[in-house]
Amino acid sequence: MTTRARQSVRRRQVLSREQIIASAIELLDDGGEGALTVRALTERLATGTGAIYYHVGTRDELLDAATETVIAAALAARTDPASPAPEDEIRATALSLFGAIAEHAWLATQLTTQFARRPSGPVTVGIFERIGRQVRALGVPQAAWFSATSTLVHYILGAVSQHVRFERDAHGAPGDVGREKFLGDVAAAWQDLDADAYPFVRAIAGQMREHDDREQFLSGIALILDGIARLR
Amino acid sequence: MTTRARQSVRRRQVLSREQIIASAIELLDDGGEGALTVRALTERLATGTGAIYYHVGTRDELLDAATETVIAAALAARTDPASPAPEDEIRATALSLFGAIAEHAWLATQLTTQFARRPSGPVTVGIFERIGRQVRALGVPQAAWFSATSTLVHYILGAVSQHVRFERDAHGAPGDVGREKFLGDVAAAWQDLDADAYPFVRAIAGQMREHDDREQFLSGIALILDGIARLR
DNA sequence: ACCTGAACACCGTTCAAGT
DNA sequence: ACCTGAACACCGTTCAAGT
Repeated sequence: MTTRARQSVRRRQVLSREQIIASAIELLDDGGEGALTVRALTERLATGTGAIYYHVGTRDELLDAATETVIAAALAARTDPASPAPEDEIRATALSLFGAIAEHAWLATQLTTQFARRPSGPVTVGIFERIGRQVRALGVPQAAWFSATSTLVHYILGAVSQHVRFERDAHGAPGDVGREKFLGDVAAAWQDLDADAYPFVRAIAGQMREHDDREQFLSGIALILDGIARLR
Repeated sequence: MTTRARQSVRRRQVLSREQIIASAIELLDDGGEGALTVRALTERLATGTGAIYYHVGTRDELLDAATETVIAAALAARTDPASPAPEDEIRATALSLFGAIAEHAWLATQLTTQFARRPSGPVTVGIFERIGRQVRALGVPQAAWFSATSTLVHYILGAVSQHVRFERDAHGAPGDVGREKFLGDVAAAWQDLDADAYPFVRAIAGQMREHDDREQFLSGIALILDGIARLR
């Protein structure tokens, strides 16, 4: 009887923090940051606005929680049992983050915000820890740990954010036509720039159209790893 | 008489696009992106909401225009008559952008957005052109122009964005006390992390507290330039 | 403890109307 | 051409009230 009473009390809680965050991520994925409104969320969850504030707090806190959830999942996916070379581990972590931002375009802006606003939060600290351990494993002298790790992390976040747009346009279009069209349009716009003012951008318009996102991302990482190797 | 008539007609235009953008930048500097509301702007300019839309368009377009104005000024400041070494020019451009984001913290998020949303806009193209010319001058083979330039640009934007928070806290506090306190708080939080889960972050907490933003920013650039030098 | 939903103080944007 | 400002359709957040 006590059990029954407890159950009926428990059954009243139909919402959980996790459920709310999951629905928020769906809204963000579908329509970007603007699509996450408290009202859209309550409608999807068939509840009232107060329930959101009871379980997670303000909209900003919900945005933080969504970011933490997605990044934690992306980092957790990289727990290789065999211990690979540090360079491979860095590349793999970078590609995990690359993939996460490609799937969740809203992360690009949100990560910038989190790094600035919450430097001791789980997102900032989680990414630093993962990359930093590999920097240490590379044999970088301790005095350069912070600097070398920061450089890698900054590059990864910056690079990955710009590639989002390309990835986004690739989605929803059959056979990558959307992506090709988008890159073609950008390349054409670059080609049409004033020849005196923008000779360099005009010169690389072709490379920009033909480039492979992941390949170029990895070549940037390779370049930085080369620089780090010289610190040893 | 015709002059007088013309003058009276002209005098009716009391607002200009430039004026609106300048006021918008002031609001953004004072209170961040949230402080730029159409109503706050019309109040400061003693006008109606319609006037904003007549001269510049929507709030998003105003945000774009503000970003373009600040970045154009930052890039224009770097027109050295003597032609310095490419490495120096890259460092100088990077520091110009560093300074611009330090003064206008809202740029951090806004630049990410612009690069993704308007890859052929003046901001994206202007930064690429400035950095790219120096990459070319470094003797990098043409096949690597786009890749090397992208790596530098991504690092600069990523790194500069994270340092904003530190710079911001330095402002308004006498004798840099705010910045030191902020860094001390972050370092303390890093130090308090779980020893098993975050050994690396705990190990670099001290370096993080002592680090000099500009120095570290430049050492990241030096690291990438080292990597680029090996492409030659 | 958990949730509802009306109410409040804001938003961005439009557009008929004025000069 | 340039500008006004009421009106509209939204926001995020709070909080008394319910169970």
